[in-house]
Amino acid sequence: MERYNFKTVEEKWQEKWAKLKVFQSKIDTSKEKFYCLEMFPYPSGNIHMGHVRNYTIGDVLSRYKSLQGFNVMHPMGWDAFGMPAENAARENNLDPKEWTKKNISTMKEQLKKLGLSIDWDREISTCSEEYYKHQQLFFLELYEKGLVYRKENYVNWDPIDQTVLANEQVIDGKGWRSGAVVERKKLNQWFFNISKFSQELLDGLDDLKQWPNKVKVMQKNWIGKSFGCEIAFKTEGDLPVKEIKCFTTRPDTLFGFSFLALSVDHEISKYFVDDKKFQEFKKECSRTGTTEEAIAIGEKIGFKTNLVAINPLNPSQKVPVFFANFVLMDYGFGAVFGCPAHDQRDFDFAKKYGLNFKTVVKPDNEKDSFEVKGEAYSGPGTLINSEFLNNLKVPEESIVKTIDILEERKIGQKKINFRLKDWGVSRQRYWGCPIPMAYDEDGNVTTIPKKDLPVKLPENIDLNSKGNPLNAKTDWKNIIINGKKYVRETDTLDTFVCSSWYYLRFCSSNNLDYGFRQEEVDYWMPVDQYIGGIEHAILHLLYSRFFMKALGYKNKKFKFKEPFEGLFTQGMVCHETYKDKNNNWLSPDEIELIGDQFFKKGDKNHKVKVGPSESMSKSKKNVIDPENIIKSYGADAVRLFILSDSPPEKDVQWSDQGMIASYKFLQKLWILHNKIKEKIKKKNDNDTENETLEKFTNQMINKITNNLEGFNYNVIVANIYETYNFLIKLIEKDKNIDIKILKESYKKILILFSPAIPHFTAECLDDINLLEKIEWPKTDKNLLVEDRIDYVVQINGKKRAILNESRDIDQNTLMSKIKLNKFSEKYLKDKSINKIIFVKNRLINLLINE
RNA sequence: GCCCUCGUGGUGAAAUUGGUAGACACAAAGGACUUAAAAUCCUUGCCAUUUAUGGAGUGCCAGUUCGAGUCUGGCCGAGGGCACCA
Repeated sequence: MERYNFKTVEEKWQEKWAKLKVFQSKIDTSKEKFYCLEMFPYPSGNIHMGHVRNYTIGDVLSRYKSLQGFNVMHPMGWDAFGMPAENAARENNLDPKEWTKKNISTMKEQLKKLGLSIDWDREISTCSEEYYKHQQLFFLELYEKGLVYRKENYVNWDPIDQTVLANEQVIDGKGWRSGAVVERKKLNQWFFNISKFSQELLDGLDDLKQWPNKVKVMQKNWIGKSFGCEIAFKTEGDLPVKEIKCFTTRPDTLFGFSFLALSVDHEISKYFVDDKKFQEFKKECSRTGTTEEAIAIGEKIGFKTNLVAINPLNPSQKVPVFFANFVLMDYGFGAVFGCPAHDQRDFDFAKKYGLNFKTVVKPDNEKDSFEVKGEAYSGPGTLINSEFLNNLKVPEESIVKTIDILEERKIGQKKINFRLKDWGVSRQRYWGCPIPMAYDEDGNVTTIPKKDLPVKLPENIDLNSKGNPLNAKTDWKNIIINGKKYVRETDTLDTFVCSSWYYLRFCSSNNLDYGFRQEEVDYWMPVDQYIGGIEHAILHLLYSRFFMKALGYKNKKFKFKEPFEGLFTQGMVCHETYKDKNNNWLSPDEIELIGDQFFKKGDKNHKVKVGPSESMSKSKKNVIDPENIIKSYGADAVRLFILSDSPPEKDVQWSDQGMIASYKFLQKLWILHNKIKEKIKKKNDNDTENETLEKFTNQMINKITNNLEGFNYNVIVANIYETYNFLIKLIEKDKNIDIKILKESYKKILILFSPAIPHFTAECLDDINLLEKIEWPKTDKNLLVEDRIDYVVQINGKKRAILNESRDIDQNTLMSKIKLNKFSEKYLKDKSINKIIFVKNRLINLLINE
């Protein structure tokens, strides 16, 4: 017997699968379809362990589903536009297109070596004209539907990447990619009207039964629906301002009104353009507004105007109007009414500026004379000091009743507000999808005629020009449409636009005329299982949901409402971090273990500091290169390890020992295979044992099938080990096994293993000529029934013995067996049994007096 | 501050959904084979006197139940999301 040679075996099967186009998917209406999709990678150069985990999980599922008889589509593509290409190209004086192309071909080879069951015929790349020409058409389609518009707005400006960022791309006030503190800038931008779908996007979440709750909660919070009321406050003062509108969720606290606060960008600020003090204040706000510390401390500052606002429920009360740094322009009306007693922010502000306020809500356990001190009270209770509103229950009665009164008196109006803002899609970058728009000499917008699409990205670009390189490309920029001079839009689309519809493109990837063909989408969509990282919980997953709705808007094109029926978010791959004595990061192969202490490789005096295990990242150097690992241990071993240690939704620790163990296990499994092969060759004799194997196999079918259905992939690996432990003992026993049953059972077992270790199992099946008619085995319910049961005998709830008896025996029979057993002498002698709890085929609990 | 999730051996984790806690693996210790090492195989796993046998035991405290890792309430701790959203 030869050692198991993963290299030749894996290459052989990968070639075979490719040649026979085993994973090619075609519409077949006689079969139930299954669309399995993993988030497509950005072609950065090499695959990383995160990809290995993501794509292994998807591959296990795809293979399992096709063995079950589903018509599986499992495609792969490239999220190929984006900044890294542009940066890399600038640094190395390359063409972003060539750089991207090269990376794609490297990564494709690496993915192929994992033995993934991917239909490569459907491969797409978002940077190809073939792809983005359809995207430009969709852009125009949405424009015609009124879902795309251009406006001048404050935007998040990333000073390092020199581009605008969407709200979703700003994390802790910093750019998601560059980490630079984001600045506010006023620019003309293209927007997708995602907020039009706020309610729909919120409602749709309820239908997503196979999504993790966590993601749904995150999206729900991000959409941020709140129920309240808009109130118009009459104003008096030296400005031509008659009233100011505010949005509030707490109109019931109106009698606690103490001041009115405006955003510095509120339209009233136009009267202060020449006011130096106001301009200074505004500067101060934008400075403190963005830094993390400022937000954490939350210091409130204000600028008092000469206006006063009148309480609509109590016209004799007039309060000052301020500009304040904590009021956001893009939520509600950019103006709030301040009620310090019941809102902490308002409380802080009132305290700082010494404003008077009244307590209007009393907690239920407090006296009528209750007064807010020290901090605001925002909990439930009863309204006080509020004239005709007094005694209303807060919040169940108070809010609705107050709104009714305000509506009746035409002071206010019921209103629902969303936190979700429109999606700014303009990016001042070269390497992205051109926006098919142009401007005439007066700045009027026009669309590029559809016949002139795609608007191709120009080549030979000077990437070293300042700002957007497309802006400098005058021969591309200046065009003539219908004899009239125009200038092209030089911004490109946010790359999240590309990934918002790629799942549709896969249904028709080879169709040149359409982005997707209706009947193909009708067959394949929605994606049955989408698998990817939790980091896209809001960004990509929300945008994709929006895009689907936007495309279907006003023409009931789609039979389904949501693009991703099932979502699975896998955890990250982590590794310990290492630092040398100068606090520089070290990679795992720059260190060595001597005794129980890590040292810098080749330097026994240089101790290495071991840090916590963190998600693998280049910056911390705690990465393990999948290509090397596959080379050393083979794809099946890597797959087995990456599945084994933790549930797929949790983070997993990379462990060299664990990796080696998986590799060794396959060697052992190969030895076992050869022993079984020998057995199969022999003839049957009389002394055969078959029932145990048959039953065990059947139990495993049941276990592994259930674990696959529940995404308990780590348990499947345990099941594989369990099966090995069982088989090796069985085979090494001298007893002969019925050859027919051994063959049948072993074939089933190999099929059960195959989603995880496909090359190995294909080789084994082929080796014993059982590669024909491969399908997922079914559990035989009759075989699951055991004849003998381990009955747990408890005395006063404590386990005292286990009796192995026949199944379905009744309480009395079991009791008689118990009395014969030696332990009853010890526990039951001279004791009376007060009560017996008998659970059929499981346990018996005897309650006695101690 | 608000919201969500999770606390099980030295470690990663299982547990048929209320019924034998720790499957499976990693690490460690002891042993076998070996001149030796590696590899391989076996055993152990917290406390009590050694195989046997007891006892404690799933973050802490109560509760429901014949029986709780699992259900209920409170507390403590960890991780994640949002963060002046009125």
